[in-house]
Amino acid sequence: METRIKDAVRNALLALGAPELPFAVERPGDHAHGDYAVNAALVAAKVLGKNPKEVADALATELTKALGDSVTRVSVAGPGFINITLARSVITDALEEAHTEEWGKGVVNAEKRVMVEFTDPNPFKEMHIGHLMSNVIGESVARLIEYSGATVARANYFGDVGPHVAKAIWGLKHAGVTDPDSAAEIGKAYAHGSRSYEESEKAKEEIDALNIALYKGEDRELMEFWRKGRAVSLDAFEEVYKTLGTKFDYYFPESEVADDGVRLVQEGVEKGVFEESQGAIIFNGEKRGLHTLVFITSKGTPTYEAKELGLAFAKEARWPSDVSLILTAAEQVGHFHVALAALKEFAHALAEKTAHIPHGFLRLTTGKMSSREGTIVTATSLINDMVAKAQERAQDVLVAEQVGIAAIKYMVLRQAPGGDIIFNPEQSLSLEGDSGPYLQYALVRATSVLASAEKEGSREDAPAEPYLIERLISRFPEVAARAERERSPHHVAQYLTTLAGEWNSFYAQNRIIGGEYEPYKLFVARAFQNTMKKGLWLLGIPTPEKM
RNA sequence: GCCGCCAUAGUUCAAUGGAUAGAACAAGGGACUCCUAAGCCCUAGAUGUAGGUUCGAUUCCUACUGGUGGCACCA
Repeated sequence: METRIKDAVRNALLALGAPELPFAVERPGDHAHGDYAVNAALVAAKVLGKNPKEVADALATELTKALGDSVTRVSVAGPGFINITLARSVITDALEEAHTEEWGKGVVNAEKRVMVEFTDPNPFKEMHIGHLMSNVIGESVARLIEYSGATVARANYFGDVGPHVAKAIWGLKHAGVTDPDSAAEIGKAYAHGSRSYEESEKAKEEIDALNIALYKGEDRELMEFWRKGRAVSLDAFEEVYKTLGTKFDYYFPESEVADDGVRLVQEGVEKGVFEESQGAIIFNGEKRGLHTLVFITSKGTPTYEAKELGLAFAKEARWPSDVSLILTAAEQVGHFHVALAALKEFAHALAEKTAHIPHGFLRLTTGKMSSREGTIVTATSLINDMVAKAQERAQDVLVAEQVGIAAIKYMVLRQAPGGDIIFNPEQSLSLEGDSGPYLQYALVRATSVLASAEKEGSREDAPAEPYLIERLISRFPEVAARAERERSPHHVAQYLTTLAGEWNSFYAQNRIIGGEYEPYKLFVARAFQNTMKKGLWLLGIPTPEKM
């Protein structure tokens, strides 16, 4: 419909002698303004040297002719907006579509293969709420892209080598652990090792030596210990993914891309991309207005940046893609600029299709989180707390888990992904108002009504004036498309909250079963139910049957 | 010091350069003998400061103030 209106406006402008103008067809915030608003008259007025109102009147006449039966009203309002109200039948048609499995699905990316990397927790450290945030946003972005028709692969990159591992292993050995069997124990050992690294010269030397030994991989006993610890951490991560509803297609351990990273950097030195400085190999970013960063340390170990290069190639080898997205916290923005600039020097196409999507931090009102100081909030503890809170009102454990997860995910997805979330455990994880459970509750009510109805829904015998909820439902495909385009799930979250609010109003003001227009209201309820289900799926929020 | 991001109601967040700046929480008030009250209805309350561009600026530009992140061997 939007396309039809755009075409009609374009033709009308042509008729008025003002072609090729950048106008907008938008959804007005106020429903009194109709279903669509066009600002073309305001834009064209200047070019034509006429009063915007006159231009609007002329355009409105043209549009009325062009759109015919599909609109009931085309009017001029305000400074020269043209408001368009759709015909009853067009709205009903949209609702019928809203009953289908394909509702809201797009085709814009039908031929594309997109890899999305997210979560990225490091074994030997605990998964904290920062990783949780990455997972929640990443999963939703992946689903949005899938919904736009693309084939998506979810990737998880994790640091199973590097100084933090040496610190954790050193800590475990110092605590006399021979057989690590809990992620929490390893996390504590990491905190101890990390503190010692800064406080004790001796510990620092031992940890550095361990780090190099781990890269070499020649000490069999050490490697066996490393493998055990790694497995314990990774198993714990899988538990969390399962709870959250993410299934990764590909895993990229740093240990498997590190060697390639080193090789690539060494080749790059010959090509003049990298240079030696103070025993290390660096990328001189200053020439390009970026930072200069170390890619290979003076001890010969690759840094994060070098591994990033190896990773890019590894991904391409495992699953060739058209677009490769990487979600991480915003603190890494500078590093990605440098890493991608370096990659561009010798793998132009690969660098071009790779994009870094930064997200903000979960910021505690109680002070900064530090794994070194043991003040981190783990993903597991947050989930457990929230589920326990939901349990107070829930009918069973399964529902409590679904509600708890919804509360957490919604808290993350309700706002634009780039910004920090000010996390106050008391207030942020609300079960009421602007919250995940609010959406679930609206859905459950619709499900409940549909289950207890004895009649079938029908599109026949509709009231002449569509209910507000109908107009909202019809917008869903546009919302999903915009959220995908901007890679911002919050558009879906905002929309669903408005939709749920309108449904709740409708529910409070109308008797559905046994009321006037019962079959049509059931038809509306079914469309709402399906839209809410699809929308919640896009956010990765579970859909309970009852609450 | 240099570079980036941010600043909207008491609080936490929205608003492709457009119409009366939307929600939620907190505050105050209300309805309900009816399909789930994690709900509904009503009231009050906001664009950091100073300029600029524009028919029109929360949105774009400049400066300032405040916050936050990054800046060579962590990831």
